[in-house]
Amino acid sequence: MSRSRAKGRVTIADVATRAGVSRATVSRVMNGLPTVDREISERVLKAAEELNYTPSVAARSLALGRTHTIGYIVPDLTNPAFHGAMRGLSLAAAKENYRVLVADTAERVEEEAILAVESRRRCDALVLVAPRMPEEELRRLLPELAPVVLLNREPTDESSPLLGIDWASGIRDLVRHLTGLGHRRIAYLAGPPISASNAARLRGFETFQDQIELVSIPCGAMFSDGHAAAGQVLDSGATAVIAFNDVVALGLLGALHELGVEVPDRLSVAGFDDIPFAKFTSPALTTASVPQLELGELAWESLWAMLNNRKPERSAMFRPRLVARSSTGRAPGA
Amino acid sequence: MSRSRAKGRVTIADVATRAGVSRATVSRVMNGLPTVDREISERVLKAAEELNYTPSVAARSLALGRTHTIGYIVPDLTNPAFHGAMRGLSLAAAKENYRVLVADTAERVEEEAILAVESRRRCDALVLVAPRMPEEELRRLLPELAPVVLLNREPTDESSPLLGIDWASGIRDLVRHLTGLGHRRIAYLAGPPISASNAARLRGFETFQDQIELVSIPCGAMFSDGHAAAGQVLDSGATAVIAFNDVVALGLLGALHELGVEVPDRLSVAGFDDIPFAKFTSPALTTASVPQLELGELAWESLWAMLNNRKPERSAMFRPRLVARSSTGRAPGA
DNA sequence: TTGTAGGCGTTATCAC
DNA sequence: GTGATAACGCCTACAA
Repeated sequence: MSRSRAKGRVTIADVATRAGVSRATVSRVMNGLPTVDREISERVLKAAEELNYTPSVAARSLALGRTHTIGYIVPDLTNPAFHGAMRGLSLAAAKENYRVLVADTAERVEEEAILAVESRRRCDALVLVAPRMPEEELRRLLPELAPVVLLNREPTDESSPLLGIDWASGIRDLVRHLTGLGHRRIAYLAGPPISASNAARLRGFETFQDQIELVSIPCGAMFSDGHAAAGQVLDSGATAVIAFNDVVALGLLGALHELGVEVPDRLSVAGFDDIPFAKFTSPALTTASVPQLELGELAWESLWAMLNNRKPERSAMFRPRLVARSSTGRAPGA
Repeated sequence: MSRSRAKGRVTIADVATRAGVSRATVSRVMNGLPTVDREISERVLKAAEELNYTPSVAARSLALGRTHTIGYIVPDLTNPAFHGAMRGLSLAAAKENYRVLVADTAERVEEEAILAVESRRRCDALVLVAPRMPEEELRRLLPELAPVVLLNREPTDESSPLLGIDWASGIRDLVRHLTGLGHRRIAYLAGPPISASNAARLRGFETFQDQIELVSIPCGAMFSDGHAAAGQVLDSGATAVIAFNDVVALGLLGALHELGVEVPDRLSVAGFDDIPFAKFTSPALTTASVPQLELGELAWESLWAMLNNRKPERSAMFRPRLVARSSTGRAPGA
């Protein structure tokens, strides 16, 4: 005991000595291998207990070649849209005794690749959330990162499963909802130009080319962007707005409130994502709901399959669910 | 080359062979030790580059006894109040090449200890965010987890630094703000009874025993709690409400809006935390701002000090900053 | 300045 | 069933 204390760490050897067996046997017991004599097994367990032994994770990782860790790479840890998936992943992985290592790229596109590669070294697999890097770079990178699953990103090739959102479908639902309310002239608060999901959203509008007048306003992905865009929205003559995401929509909502513009009486506003806050704003935000938590859980299932050399489920595109709340209403005069 | 491929991994030995030096030398070069001949150093670097060598994190961890990982244990990963600190920690730690491992206890108090201990095995240090476990248990646990810093929790002993919020002070600022506006009867939407920070908030009210009538309403920490409490708030006869946190306040705001209660004209509402959304609600939420990002950065600094055997800065209590927005106004008839 | 060799703590492959 | 013993890949005295 004094020796193990002196060494600063109780190792499998200490347990072996105390139980009067070999390290190999201790290892077998600790891993629950059934080929160990019951009496010996108990002795080992007792010794481990008494010494307060806990296996070294680093040593196991080295011997097994597995870290039991999943990397979660995200452009901005404070973006609420990414929390659901993170929790879904974390909770699902925990059941299999896997942990999640987070990395925040702070929206610096040029560091994404570096961070991903570096993270991959410490982890058995990766979840790439809405990577901002260009298509070709991503395509080059994926094989090196595998196993990896892509979240919220446009399809690339078939090499890595992609759990995505069918943005276009969500937009179509929103537009249909609005046209149903009599809106004809609709503004779109566009996200970052480089954003693939922004392009996908725009595609959703195309279906309605002949039925609506679309006014696309360059905006962004943050509160402040939506807030700043209020003037342009009002000038556009649109009776309804679809924002790039809920956060932008809330920014807009705030600005409209300050300007005394009544929502939805004078202007209907819709977002995208259904972040937790959306239902609590006033007026409550109409939006296209994205099942983030589920996305995280599915990401885990894909990874788990790949980690066990099974084929992961094919990529899946989730269709957002329209959630009509009170921020949208009949078009004025309609 | 074919051999390293066959082995499935390029190791330091492969680089050594190719550069015609010993593994020790490669190790020295990779770690930037200055005692290496320039010419040899370049040869090694070239070989590493050509072989696309990356050191094994597991092996380093084992040899060095360091994982370069910090564990971040949090009751609920989707709670926006915890994101700021997580990002602050993650970004600050990244500068020193440390990563953050997250663990979500899903508000299960009984699993907190287990999860913390298990996490600590994989990490060099821990950040415990608002642990829900009782005082004695925490006190027993801390030595085993060290180095560790506590975030958002009542002080325990001096064994581990605690970065906390002076909740009472924040409450006092809010109350002063409200009394300044003529409010005399103030409702408090209380947080979870076991929450230490709830007790601290209550202490803040004591200062004003003689000046205000306090109506404490059992509530909770979530949207739905605030939403459900609207009736009781109205029945209480209070002209102003302070909610346990912003999330609760927003829930209340939503309900009030549905009920057609004008804020702040008929009722003033204040929150606590200053989550990013607070400034974008309508009316914008008056609150006590908690510098979460800073808290995360400071947590890192403390840990970094401890990891280098320096004394961490003493525990610090952050005083929230009153942010008066438009959800609070003069008391009706005052 | 560079190489040799032993250790970090486990697991896995053999014999016994 | 159990015990040696060699990996796993890196670091670091110590020696040269």
